[in-house]
Amino acid sequence: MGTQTDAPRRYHHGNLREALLRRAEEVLAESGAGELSLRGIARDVGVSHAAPRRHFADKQALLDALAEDGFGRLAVALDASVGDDGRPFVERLAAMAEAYVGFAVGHAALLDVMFTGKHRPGVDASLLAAGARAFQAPLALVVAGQASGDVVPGDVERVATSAWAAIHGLASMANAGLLDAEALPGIVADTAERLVLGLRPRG
Amino acid sequence: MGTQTDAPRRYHHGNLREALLRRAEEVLAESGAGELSLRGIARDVGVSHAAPRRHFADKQALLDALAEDGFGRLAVALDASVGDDGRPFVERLAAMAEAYVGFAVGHAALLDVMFTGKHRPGVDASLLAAGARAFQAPLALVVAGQASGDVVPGDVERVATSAWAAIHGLASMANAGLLDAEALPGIVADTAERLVLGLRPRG
DNA sequence: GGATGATGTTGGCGTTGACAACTCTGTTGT
DNA sequence: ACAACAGAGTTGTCAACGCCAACATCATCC
Repeated sequence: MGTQTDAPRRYHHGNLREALLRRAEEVLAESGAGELSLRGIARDVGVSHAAPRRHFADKQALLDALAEDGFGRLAVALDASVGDDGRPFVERLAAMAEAYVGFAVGHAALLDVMFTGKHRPGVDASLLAAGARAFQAPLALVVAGQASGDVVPGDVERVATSAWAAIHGLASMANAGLLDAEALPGIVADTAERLVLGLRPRG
Repeated sequence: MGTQTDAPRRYHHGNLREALLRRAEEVLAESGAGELSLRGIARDVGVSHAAPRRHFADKQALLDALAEDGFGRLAVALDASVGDDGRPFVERLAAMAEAYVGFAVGHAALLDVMFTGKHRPGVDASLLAAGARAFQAPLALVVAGQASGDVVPGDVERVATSAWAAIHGLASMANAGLLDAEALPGIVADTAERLVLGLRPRG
């Protein structure tokens, strides 16, 4: 269903860009990326089919904007989840894993948009930055873990990547419908636990 | 570029279904799923735009067929990689992880097709079966690991899922361009190694 | 050797993304 | 005050696509 108000249609919408993004994300959440059409959201917002072009050069530009926004919100969610430094490493990692997977299943289609075509030639720099920013959270967690002796020393980026892949994999598989939604929380907890064991310094 | 031969165009192609699938996969590999169009591959194969309809009810049906085929080849690759029971668990897991990630980066767009919409209502049963069949390999590996005492006991499916998510996550991230292609082999090896530690029975 | 069903073909409908040319409107400079 | 301007939206058009219906061709089996 559309979202346009019956308000007196002014010629200038006033905040079309934001309105389009909002509606686009609704469509994404309701019907998936396949159903998203520029003309469709233009209709829903109550504007002509060519109006979006003023704000997004092409469809991909809109998707990129959605992705960037998504990474921003993901970063916030991850930062919020991990809590302060005082908590034990195990707990912090479990909390962050839960937050990540939670975001993923809560915004399945958006996650797809976020993770497809980042390597596309000529991606917007701000999108890449937003992605990097989101991945700062797990990175910081690994740094803290190394400092507290909970994580094997070594190249932080590498350790963090390897570790976070486990969580991302869970998210990705859940997203694809391969994981029983009901069993998911338990599996996430299990994975986090085993991750801690795998990351522990030897000896 | 098209692929049609200049052979004497017979009215009946003879093996159109296979030809379409082959060409579709080429397009997938060369240009990604976004560029794949039924009319396009029909052209390339040298057949009218409506001919594919005789073999695939709609575009999704063709994608499903591609996915099913992909799962089949993935299963073969995984089965081949792990080697016989005699090899140490660590080696077998590392080999399989490498094979999985190798397949993923070697068929990035195909992997996307394989893992999107499996939970779509009304998916073909044979596609689901093919997917399950591919995931039989890691499952069997976990079973063997439990038998040899390398893997913590417990619900096989659950342990295997949690473990394989780590590998799938790597594949997914590499696929999305988040992992340096050059550093990838090392990261895969690292991850496999830490996975073994995490899976090891306690005590 | 003619009916029949599988396989391709032509033609067409509705939708989409992209583009060009035009119009409306708020601002700015004089 | 008001003309010029630039930003924002509009209409109109095009090529491509997915899907569908109606028709054509061919191979096979009584």
